[in-house]
Amino acid sequence: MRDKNRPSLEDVAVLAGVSTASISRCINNPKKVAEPTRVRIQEAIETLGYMPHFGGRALARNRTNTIGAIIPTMDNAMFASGLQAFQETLSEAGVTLLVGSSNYDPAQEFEQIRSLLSQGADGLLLIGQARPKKTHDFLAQHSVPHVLAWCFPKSTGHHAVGFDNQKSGRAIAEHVISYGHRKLGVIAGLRDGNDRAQDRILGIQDAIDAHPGVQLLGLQECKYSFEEAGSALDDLLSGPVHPTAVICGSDVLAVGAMLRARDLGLQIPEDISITGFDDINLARVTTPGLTTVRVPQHDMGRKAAHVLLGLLDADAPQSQSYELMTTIIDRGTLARV
Amino acid sequence: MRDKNRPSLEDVAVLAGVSTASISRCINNPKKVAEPTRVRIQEAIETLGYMPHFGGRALARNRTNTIGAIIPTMDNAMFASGLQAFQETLSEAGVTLLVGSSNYDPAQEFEQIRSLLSQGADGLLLIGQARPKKTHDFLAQHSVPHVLAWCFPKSTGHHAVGFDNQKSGRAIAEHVISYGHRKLGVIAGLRDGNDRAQDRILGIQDAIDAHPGVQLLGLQECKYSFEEAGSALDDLLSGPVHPTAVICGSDVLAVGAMLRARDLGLQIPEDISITGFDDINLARVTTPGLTTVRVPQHDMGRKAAHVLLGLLDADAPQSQSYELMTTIIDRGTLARV
DNA sequence: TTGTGGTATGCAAGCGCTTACATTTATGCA
DNA sequence: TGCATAAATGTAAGCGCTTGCATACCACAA
Repeated sequence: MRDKNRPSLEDVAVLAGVSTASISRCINNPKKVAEPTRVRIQEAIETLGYMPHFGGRALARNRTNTIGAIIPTMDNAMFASGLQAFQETLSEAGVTLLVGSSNYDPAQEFEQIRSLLSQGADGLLLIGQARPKKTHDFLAQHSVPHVLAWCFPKSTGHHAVGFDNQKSGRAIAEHVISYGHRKLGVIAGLRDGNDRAQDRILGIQDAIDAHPGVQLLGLQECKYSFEEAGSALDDLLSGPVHPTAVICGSDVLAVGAMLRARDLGLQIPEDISITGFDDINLARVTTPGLTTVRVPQHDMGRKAAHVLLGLLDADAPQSQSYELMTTIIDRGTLARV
Repeated sequence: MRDKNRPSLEDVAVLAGVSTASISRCINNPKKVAEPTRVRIQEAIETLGYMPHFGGRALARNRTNTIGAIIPTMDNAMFASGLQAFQETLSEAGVTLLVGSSNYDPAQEFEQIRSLLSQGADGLLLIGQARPKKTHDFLAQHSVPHVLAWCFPKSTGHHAVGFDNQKSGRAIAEHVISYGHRKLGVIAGLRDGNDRAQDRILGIQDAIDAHPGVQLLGLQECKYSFEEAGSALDDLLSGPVHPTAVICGSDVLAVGAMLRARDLGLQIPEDISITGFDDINLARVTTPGLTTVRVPQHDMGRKAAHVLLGLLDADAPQSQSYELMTTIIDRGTLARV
C-alpha cells in the first residue's frame, strides 16, 4: 500500500531523468555528483516536495542520527534547561532528539529504553547511575552507547557528565552548619530508585557526622510537589523539638516547605531556615530568595551531547567523563543563629 | 554491514525453528499463532533479546505509531505540563512522542516539521495558528494530520484543541479595569510569529476600547525572561505618567516585572498591580501570589492527544475541535483603586 | 474413503534507501 | 590518434519487516 502523497526516490529519479543512486548521492554526498545533474535533481526534489523516508534510510544505513534521552519527568523545570541545551547541541550536529520520561520508575525507564532503542536511537542519555541489573545487562547486551548525567559515579565503566551529589549534599549541609545551626531537618525526594536523592542525603549525613553536636531531628521523603513537601514540613514540626533549619533535596521541595511555613505563620529565615537544591527559576522568585545549590544544567547538557556524539563517531578521540562543580547560591532563606 | 549485536527476525526464526512470518504474526497478532509455537517464539525472543527494527517495520507498514510535537521551547514551564499530559495519553495508546522545539522561530519550526515527518511521525501537534504560507502549503501537500493547541482559530479547516487567546486577553483586562484601574501598561511576548501573544494583546485592546477613560500608557514586547521583563517594566515607568496596573502576557513576564518592581522599592499591589497569564507553578510562589489567567494545560494535552489519535485511526468517528475555557485566578497582585 | 472447511504455517514480494561494483563518458598525455 | 586514468552515472543487492497468497494439516461429515 504505497502512500499516494509521499514521493519516493524513484519518483524524483524519473522526474530528473537519472537513477535513484544519483539522487541518493546528491543528497548525502553532493560532491560526487556533477554540477548540472545536481541542479536538475534539486529542482525535482523541490517540485515534488521530496523528503527522504526515515525507515528506508535507517534500514540501509543501520544508523539513524537520532539520540534518545530519558528523564524522570518533564513536568518539572529540574531537567528542562539541561535537556534544552542537550538538544540544541545535538541539533547543531544534525542529530534528532527523542525524549522519554520514566516518572522515576525503573520499570518505566526500562520500557522507555527499549522503546527508544527500537525507534532506532543510536545512543542514550540517562539520568543518574542506579538502575536494576536487568537494565544494565540490557544496555550491555546491546552495547548501547550511553552517557549518564546528573551524577558522577566513582566506578568507571560508564561515561558520565555530571556532579557528585553526595559531595554537594555535604557542602550545603556544611554551609548550614557553619551558620550555626545544630538542629536540622531534611526533606528529600523518594530515595527508592533515585540515586541523586540518596546521595544527597548521604552527603548531608556525612556533614552531620563530622560535626558532633549537630543532630538530625527528622528526615522526610516525599514526591517532588509543593503539597507533599508541605506535609513533610508538618511532620518535621510535629515533634517536641523543632529544627532551626530544613535542608531540602530540591528547590521544589524547599519552596513547598516555604509556602507551608508561611501558612503556619513562620517567618523565613527568622523562625526557620530552608535550603534548596538545583537552582531553578523558582529559587529566584520567592521572598526571600532561596538559598540553594546551583547545578550547572546548561553546561551539563552541552557537554553530555558532545560526549555522546563522540561516542558515536567512530573515528573521534574516545570520549571522556566530566565532573562539573556545583556552587552554593546564598540568597535569603538561611539565617545565622 | 549487519549490526553484530542486533538480532533480526531471521535470527529468532532460526532459533525457534519457524519462518519469519510466524514471528511477525506472533508479535503483531498473537491470536493467529498456535499456543505451542507462540511459547517457543517467545522464548527465542527472550533469549536473543530481540527488538523489532523500527525502520524495517516503518518501511513495511508505512506507519510508525509515532507522533511529533513542536513546541516553542522546553526551557519554560509554559508548555511542560500540557506536553506531559499529551505524552501520557499517547503512551497509553502505544504511540511514541517525538518532541522538537522551534525557539519561536517559524523557520526553525518548518525545519522541525520536515525533520519529524521524515522521522516518520504519523501526525503532528503544533502550537498556535499563525505560520508562513510555506508551512501551510507543506502540511497540505503532504496531507499531514495535525492538531493545533494553545489557540482556537475562528476559521475552520484545522483541528484545534485550545482556547481563545483574544477572549482571554480581553477577560483579564476587563478584570483589571473592573478593579478601577484606568492607566494600564502591557508587557507582552514578541508578537512576530507568535499569534498567542498577538491575540492576547488584541483582546486587551478590545477591553480598553470598550471602556472610554481607560488608557494604554505603554506596550512593551520582549522575550520570555525575567531580565527582559524587568527592563520592559523600566521602560513602562520611564514616562511622566505611570500605569497603576501592568498586564503581562505570561507569568514569566509578570514575575520578572514583580522582581524588578520590588528592586525599585515598589510595593505590590499597593504601588503597582501586575497580572500574569498561564498559571504555571511560579504564580503560586511569589509574594503575594500572582493574579493570572489559568490555562487548562492538562486537559488541553489530553484532548489534543485524543483528537490526533482519532485523526489517525481510519475507522474512528472523525475528530472534532474543542474550545477550552480559561479562568481568572485571583491571588494578590491586583489591587482595587 | 473422499470431500469440505478451518486453522496454522511458509513463501516471497515488496516497502525506500544506500552502496559496492560495473559501466560509460570525459580528460590528459604521449 | 590512441590509450590510460579519472570522473560521473547506472545496476542491483540487500537492510528487517509485513502480508497476500499458497500450502499443509487436521477434524469432521457424508
